[in-house]
Amino acid sequence: MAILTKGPRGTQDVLPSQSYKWQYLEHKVMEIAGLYGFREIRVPTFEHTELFNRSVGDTTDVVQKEMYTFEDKGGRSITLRPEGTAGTLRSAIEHGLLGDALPVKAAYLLSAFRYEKPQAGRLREFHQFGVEMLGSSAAASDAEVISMVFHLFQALGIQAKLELNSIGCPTCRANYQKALYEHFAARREELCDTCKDRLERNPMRLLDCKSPICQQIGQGAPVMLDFLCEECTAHFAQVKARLEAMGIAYEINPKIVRGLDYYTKTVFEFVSDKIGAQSTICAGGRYDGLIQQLGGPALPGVGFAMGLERILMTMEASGSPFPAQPECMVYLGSMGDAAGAKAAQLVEQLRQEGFWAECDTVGRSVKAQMKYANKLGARFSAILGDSELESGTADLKKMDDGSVTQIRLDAGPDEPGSLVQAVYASRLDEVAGALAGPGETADSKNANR
RNA sequence: GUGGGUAUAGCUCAGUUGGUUAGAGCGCCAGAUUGUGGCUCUGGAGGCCGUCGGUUCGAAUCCGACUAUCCACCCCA
Repeated sequence: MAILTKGPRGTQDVLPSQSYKWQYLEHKVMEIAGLYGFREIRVPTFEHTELFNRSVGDTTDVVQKEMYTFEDKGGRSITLRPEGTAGTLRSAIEHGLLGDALPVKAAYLLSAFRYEKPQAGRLREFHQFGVEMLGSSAAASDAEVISMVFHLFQALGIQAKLELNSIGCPTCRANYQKALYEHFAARREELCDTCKDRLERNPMRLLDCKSPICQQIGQGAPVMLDFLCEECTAHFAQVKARLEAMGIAYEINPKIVRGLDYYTKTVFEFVSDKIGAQSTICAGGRYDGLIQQLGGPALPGVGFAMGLERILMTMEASGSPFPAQPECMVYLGSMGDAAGAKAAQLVEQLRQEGFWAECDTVGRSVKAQMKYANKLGARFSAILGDSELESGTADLKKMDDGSVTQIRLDAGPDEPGSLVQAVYASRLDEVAGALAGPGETADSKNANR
């Protein structure tokens, strides 16, 4: 029984009272992406498992233990996407987008799936907004992508620290890993158990270990930035110079080692201090070998993804402004069948004009209907009954001050005295009032929440 | 996968050292002039006290296991 009335572990419902926040966020990120020339791409929820093995990387935790993989009825191995880059690149290659003018810029909003143990800011189904810029190796592209995140966060009222690093190209990284290996191997026996394993598989992860011994051993460890080849050094310097020119503050964090294998050169994270341990709200970087690795042309790329749940958590913790929730304009109550039909007809006229309007559909008492109107936050209400039908008029009550305007029930929407015209007239008054006085606007009210 | 906390009404939570019919606030429904909301008052619905087992004359309360959830590690967005 309980299994029917409880969502699976690590999933989250967005309830009607909260969904406006998601709508706002989703709209905002795509709008700003558009200003930077990123156009939306929509890719499937599942892909061939092999795509993720090849791109995300066989040795990563994501591939090794977190993927939702299953065999479909045709015997294919299918995986629910654990991230958005792989599918986006696959799609770009498959449809020949990379034969067009470069760079190709694509943005996505999607759900992703990882079998992890849920905690604050970590879900099994989560949502990402991300961007990929394909076909440019220039540092200016890295900087542009980062600056987009920067400006997006400004627009959302989010404060986050930008941390930057370069993990080099495969050549310089190999040299670095060798040096790192030698450094740690000298004191191999003192390392914690997981790090003994890491030493063989991916020495760079050792730098991240929280164990005091490993941290201590890591003190004098070689730093990636010292091992960058000439080209990678120059590239990184250009990225930094561009960011400085754009007035974007950053901090070099040599410990940023992205968990997905495809990254090269620039890697970055935006970190929030407001949402607990899972504090990375946006992460990305360059992946110059990936497109070719997936069977596409030898083109570089750079991009990022942000976790929308974490973004929303940060916004709420920061008191970021959200737009006002939509309000019901008119509640039109009724008594009796004939009046109910008339109310439904008038309410429909308002909806045709783009207003949220409601009428009674459950046959409640007038009192209950008024309570419901109040609950909805309706700006106006009226009750239609026999006497209104007889006189052809009704009182339209403004809920916040109780003032009343008479409307004509038989007037067409365009005719004076009709319900639609009365609502429009009140709208005009509001606009005039807002222009005239320095009174509180909807925006300034929300800024304080 | 590893650790720690928690589990009582739709929500937030009380529930004395184990004691018989399980509580509050909010929310919901209905009344308080036979057709008018907000404030107030009255009444009502709604709980297998997470599940299973144990201790006991007696368990929401003590013990164990399981499950869920939260937080942290790990990992990552």
